[in-house]
Amino acid sequence: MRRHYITIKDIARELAISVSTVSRALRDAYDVNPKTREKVLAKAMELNYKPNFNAIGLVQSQSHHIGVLMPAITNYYFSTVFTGIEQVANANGYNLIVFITNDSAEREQAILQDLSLSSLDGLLVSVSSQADSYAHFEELIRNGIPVVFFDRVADAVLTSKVMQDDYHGAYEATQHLIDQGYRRIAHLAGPAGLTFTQKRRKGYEDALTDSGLPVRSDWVIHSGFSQECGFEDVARLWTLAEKPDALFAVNDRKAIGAMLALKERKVQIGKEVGVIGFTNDPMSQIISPTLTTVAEPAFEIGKLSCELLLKHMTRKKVEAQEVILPAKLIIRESTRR
Amino acid sequence: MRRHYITIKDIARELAISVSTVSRALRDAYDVNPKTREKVLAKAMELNYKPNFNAIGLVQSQSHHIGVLMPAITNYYFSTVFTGIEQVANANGYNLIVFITNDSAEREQAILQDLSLSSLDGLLVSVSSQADSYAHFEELIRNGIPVVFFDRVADAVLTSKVMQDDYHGAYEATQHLIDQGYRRIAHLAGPAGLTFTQKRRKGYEDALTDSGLPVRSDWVIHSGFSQECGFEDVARLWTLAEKPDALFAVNDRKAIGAMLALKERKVQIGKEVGVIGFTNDPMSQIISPTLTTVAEPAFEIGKLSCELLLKHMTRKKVEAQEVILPAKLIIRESTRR
DNA sequence: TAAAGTAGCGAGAACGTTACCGAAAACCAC
DNA sequence: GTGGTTTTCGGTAACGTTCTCGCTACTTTA
Repeated sequence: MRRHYITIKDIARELAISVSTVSRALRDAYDVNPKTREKVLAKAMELNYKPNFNAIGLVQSQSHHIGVLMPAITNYYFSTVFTGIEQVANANGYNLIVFITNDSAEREQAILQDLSLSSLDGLLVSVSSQADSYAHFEELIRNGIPVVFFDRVADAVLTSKVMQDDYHGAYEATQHLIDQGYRRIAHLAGPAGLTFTQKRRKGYEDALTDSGLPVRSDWVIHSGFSQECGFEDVARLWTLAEKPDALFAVNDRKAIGAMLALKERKVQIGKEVGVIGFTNDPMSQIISPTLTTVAEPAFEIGKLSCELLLKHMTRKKVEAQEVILPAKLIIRESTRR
Repeated sequence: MRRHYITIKDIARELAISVSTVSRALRDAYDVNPKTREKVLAKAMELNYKPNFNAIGLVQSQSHHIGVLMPAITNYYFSTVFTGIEQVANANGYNLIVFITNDSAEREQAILQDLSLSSLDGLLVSVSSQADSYAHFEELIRNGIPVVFFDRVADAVLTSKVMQDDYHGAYEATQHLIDQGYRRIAHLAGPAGLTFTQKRRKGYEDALTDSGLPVRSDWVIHSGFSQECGFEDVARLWTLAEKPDALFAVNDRKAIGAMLALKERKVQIGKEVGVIGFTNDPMSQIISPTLTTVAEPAFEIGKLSCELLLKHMTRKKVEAQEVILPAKLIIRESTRR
C-alpha cells in the first residue's frame, strides 16, 4: 500500500547538504548560492523529484485544491462554465475537485458535511434548486475558506457572486416576442426557489407590464429544467381555454421540449406560436426551426468566478462583489413570423 | 494565510486522554473501550472536528484522490462518463481531480509532468487524439499509481481498459445502411491515430467487404470530431465525380455537421442519402430528420472504469483486463428511405 | 586591522495524523 | 493470592516539507 518516492532528503543526502538548503533552492533563490541552487535543480531533475503536496499542505495548511460544487455537468452550460474554471485554475497551479449534487439538497448537504476544511482552499458553487439552508457555506467562509457562487447563487450568503444578466435577458426576450407581434406570452419558468428563476420571471413580467399587456398567472408554469418538463408544460397550457401564442422558456432544453410538444400538435412554430429559450445551447441551432435564445456567457462566467475566488484566496481582505455579465439576444427562426 | 482548525489534539486535551486513543476511537473500534469511544465521538461532533487529509495522506502516503484526465468535458459522451465515474468515486469516499487536455498532446504531457505522485491514488484517462508518447503513463504505473483507460485507450500500455464495442458497432451501422439499400457508403472517420477510430473504420470496411461492396479510400475521410469537420467532409465528398449515397460518421456531432451540409445542398436525408452517427448524443433526437446512431453506454463506461481502478488501487495485484461493453444500433429517420 | 555587515547554510521544531510497541489495568483460572 | 491473559491506553517515532533562528565564513568599511 505504502509507496516511497524521491524526497528532498534524498537530494540532500546525495549532494551532502542539508534539507533546508534543498528546500530553499527548489522554491526561491534567496539565501542560497546560485551554484548550489543549480546543483540541486539538476539533481532534482535527474532523480525526477516531485514535491509531496500532502507535506506542503500540512505545513502551510493549504491544499492547492479548489472545489467545484454543481448540480450537474452533463449539459452545455455547466460543462462550459467548468471549462472556464479549469483554464484559470490550471494556469494558477490549482487542481479542481468536482462534486456533483444531481440537484439534490441532501446530496449537497452531505458533501459539505463530509468536506474536510483542510482539503480545500476555496469553493465555487452553483446551488441545487432544492437547497433550503446555506449554513454550511457560511460556516466555510467563517473558517477562512472563500466561497464564490456562480449562476445559481445563494442571496443570503455574503460573498462574491458571478452571474449573467437574468433580468434584462428575460426582459429583452419578452420584448422581442412583443415586437414580433405576439401578445399572449406564456413563461415556462424554473424551480421557484432559485434566484435566477425569479429574476427571469420578473424580467418577463416587467416587459409585459411596460407594454401594457396583462400578466396572467395561469400562463406562468414553474417546473424543472429538463426537456420533459418543457414538453409537459405545453401539454398543461394546451388544456387552457385561451392558449398562448408565444412561449418564453427559462432555458433552451425546456424550450426544445416545448417545441417537440408543439410539433406533435401540428402547431407551426414561429408562425403560429413563437418560442424563445435561454442559454444558447448548441442544440438551439440544431433543432428546426432554429431556436431564438438569450446567450449566456458561460465560459466567461467560469473564468471570472475562478479569478474572483483566487483573489479572495490570496488577498487578505477582498470585499464581496456581485458581477453581472451581459446576456445577448440571438434571433433565429422560432420567433419569425 | 494559515488557518487553525480543530484537531485530534484538541479532543485529546479536552477529554484528558492521549491522541493515540482519540485517533483509534475515530477510526476503528479495536483496542478502545466503547465508552471512551462514545465520549470521543461525542466530543468530535461537539467541536465539529474534521480530519486533516493532508496529515493522513502524508502518514499513509495516499491522498484519497482519483485523477480524471480527459480531452474535454463539454460534450455528451465525456460529461456522461464523468457522471458515472463521480458516482462510484463518491460512494467509495474518493474525490475526483479533473484535468482537461483540450485534446492537446502538449497539454497532456504538461499535466502529467507536473503531476505529483503523492497527490493521486489512481488515474482514469482518455488520451488526446494527438498523443504520441505514453511513457508518462507507464512511469505512473511503475510508481505504483494504477491507471485505467477508457474510450480513447493507449494500446501499448499494459493496464486495464474500458470501452464500447467500436468494431461491432461500426459493423452493424454499416450493415444497417446496406440493408436499407444504400450502396455507395462513405465514412467520416476520426483522427487516424486513435485506436477506436481504427476499430470503427475496420468495422465499416469489413461490413462492406462481407457484402461484396468495394472499399473506396476516397470515400473515407479522416478529420476531427467537431460538427464543422463533418460539414467540411461533405463539402469535400460532394466535389467527387461519384458521390456517396450514405454516410457513416465516427460520431454524432460529425454526422450532424454532415446533415447540415446536405440540407444546404437540398439533399433529402434518408431518402436520397442515409446518415448514421455514433454516440447517441441527445442532439441526435433533436435534429430532423432524427439521426440513426450507435448508442454508447457512456454512464456504464464511467462506472466500470472507476470500479476497475478501485480494484487496482486496493488489491495487491489485479491483472489488467480489457472490458468491452456492447454498443447498440438505434434506428431513426435519417436512414429510412 | 578591527569592527561590522552579509551571504550561505544547517539544526531543529512544527504541521496533524497514524503505526508500533510497551505498560498499566483489569480480568480470569487455579 | 498468584501467575498469566486480555483489554485498554499512552509514548514516541515517523511521514515530507517549511520556517525560524543562529552560526560560520567571507566581505566591506572606517
